Order: sequence, then C-alpha cells, then structure tokens
Amino acid sequence: MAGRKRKMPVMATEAREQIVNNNKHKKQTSVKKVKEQLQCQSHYFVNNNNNTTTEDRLTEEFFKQPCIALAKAFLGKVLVRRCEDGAELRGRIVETEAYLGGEDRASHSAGGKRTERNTAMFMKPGTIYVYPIYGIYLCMNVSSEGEGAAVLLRSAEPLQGQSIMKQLRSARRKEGARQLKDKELCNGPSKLCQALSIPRCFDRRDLASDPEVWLEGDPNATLAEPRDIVSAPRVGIESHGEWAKRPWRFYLRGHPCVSVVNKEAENQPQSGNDLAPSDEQPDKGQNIIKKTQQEFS
DNA sequence: ATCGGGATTGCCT
DNA sequence: GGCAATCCCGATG
Repeated sequence: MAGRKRKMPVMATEAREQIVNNNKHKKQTSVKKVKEQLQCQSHYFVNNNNNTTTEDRLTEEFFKQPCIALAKAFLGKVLVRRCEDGAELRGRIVETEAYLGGEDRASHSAGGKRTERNTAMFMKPGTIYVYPIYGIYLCMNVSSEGEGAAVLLRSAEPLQGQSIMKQLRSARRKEGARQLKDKELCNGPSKLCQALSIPRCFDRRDLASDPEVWLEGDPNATLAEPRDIVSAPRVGIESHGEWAKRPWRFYLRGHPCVSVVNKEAENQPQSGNDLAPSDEQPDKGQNIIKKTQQEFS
C-alpha cells in the first residue's frame, strides 16, 4: 500500500512570518524588500528575475582557499536554496569536514583518482559535489583549492523556511512519527540535503553563480574565533586507518545543531587552528552560539 | 556481468 | 546502542 506523499501546500502563513521575522533584525531591510520576498513565494507570482545576486552572496574568491581553511571558513556562513516557487530556505553551516585529494586515503579522490562520480571535486573551487550514499541518501560537498579537495557540509542551523524543511524531512519518515524539532532538521550531511532540497542533479554546479543555491555571509554573525571551532576526527571513515584520525572535522563549539559532539576533542587544545587567524571581534561568535542555545533549548 | 561496500539515518530493543 | 534499509559506483573477471 502506498502512503502517498501529501501535496505541498501553498506557502503557509507560518513561513511568511519566518521571513518577516528573519528580516526584522536585519538593518536596512526595507518594507519593500520584505514585500518582494513575500511576493516571490506566491504560487501566482512568476519570478522572472534571474539576478539572485545579493550584497551578501559570497563570490568565487571566497572558495579559493586551501581545503582545511575553507572548511573552517564555512562555519557561520549561510547556505541558501531558492525553490522553484521562489521560497527561500536558509541554514547556517555549523559543521564541516575537509577531504583532501592525494594522500588523504579517506577522500573519494585519494591518490588523485578521478571518476565519473567525483569529477566535481576536481573542478574549480566552489563547485558542488553531490553524491549518493547507502543507496538512499545524498551528501553535499564544495570543492576547494587543491587537486581533488572538497569540503563536506555536515550540519546547519535552520534560519528560514523551517516549515518547508519539516515537510521535506518528514516525507520519508514513518507515518505517525513524532514531529522533528528544529535543531534536528539539518544536523547531519544527508539531513541537510533533504531539508534544503539539494538534489543529485546539483552535482557540478557552481555555488558562486547558480541561481538556485548559493552561500551568504550572515550580517548578524561573524567568523568564529579559533577557540570556538572544535577540530575532531572525521566521522564514518573508521576503515581508513591513520587518516581517519586526522582532526579535519570542524564544528562550532556548543552549537545545538552539530551532529556528533566529540568531548575528547573539545578538551584538547585546538592546535590545528593556527591557520585560521581572525580579525573579528573576539566574543561575537560565542554570543551567537549562546543565543542559539537559548533558542533551541 | 557480477560483486562488495559505503563521508548515514531512523527505528527498535 | 544495534542494525537494517537500499542502490549506485567502481573494481574485478
């Protein structure tokens, strides 16, 4: 028997409120701009504006960084997905992993091996690499500087479009299962793909120029201080011996949307972070996390 | 042509 | 915390 998927309802009032709320605290957000966003969500409004560039959109320059530096730089940035009906989903990235090419045996591109599947890893920095895993899920990466290197996006904090994310995430769950909490919407690489509606066909697209998916700096958040970034071994790659121990997973310390907390790593001095100097104000990153912890508690 | 495994998740005990 | 689900891709013959 087939429990057919429910039809996606027209954008709910709740979602509109989220957009408005999201813009409330943004300085210089005009009423006009909010109205435009609301218009774009209507089924009856055809959006002919292909210029999705916003002042916050990150350009190709951002992605031109070595893999580990980029993996850290992603933390706090906002992944945006514009759906077909114009609705925008936003999630702040809070957890990443660096996969280097060449020597890194845990990488799909280990030994410089290039296949049909991992071609995107060898494309220009900012290229999206989407691959299927376990036959049922997807994972999203972004290529970085360095031959065959890419960053896996593991977790995000839902910022906008939570009601749509809930629908997308609930579609494949058992009927009658409990409602997902907001912090459970994107706390894992495949959950992130589901909640932000990242399909396989986004493979090899350019995050710097694609009209349907892009990255933004969050004007209210800033780069985390090195001490706010935890470096831990990557997860799910146990079989790769010594390479599995490299601390190339990065997440925001104490953030409620991180998929796997590593207490041991958190107690280590974070020596791997000397490559990420920060000229931001020291405690801003922490403030954001504290505020978020309250929101999600 | 066939085979083995996987950068995960959700449900069950 | 265990374990099945589920299928694509890449390696091998």
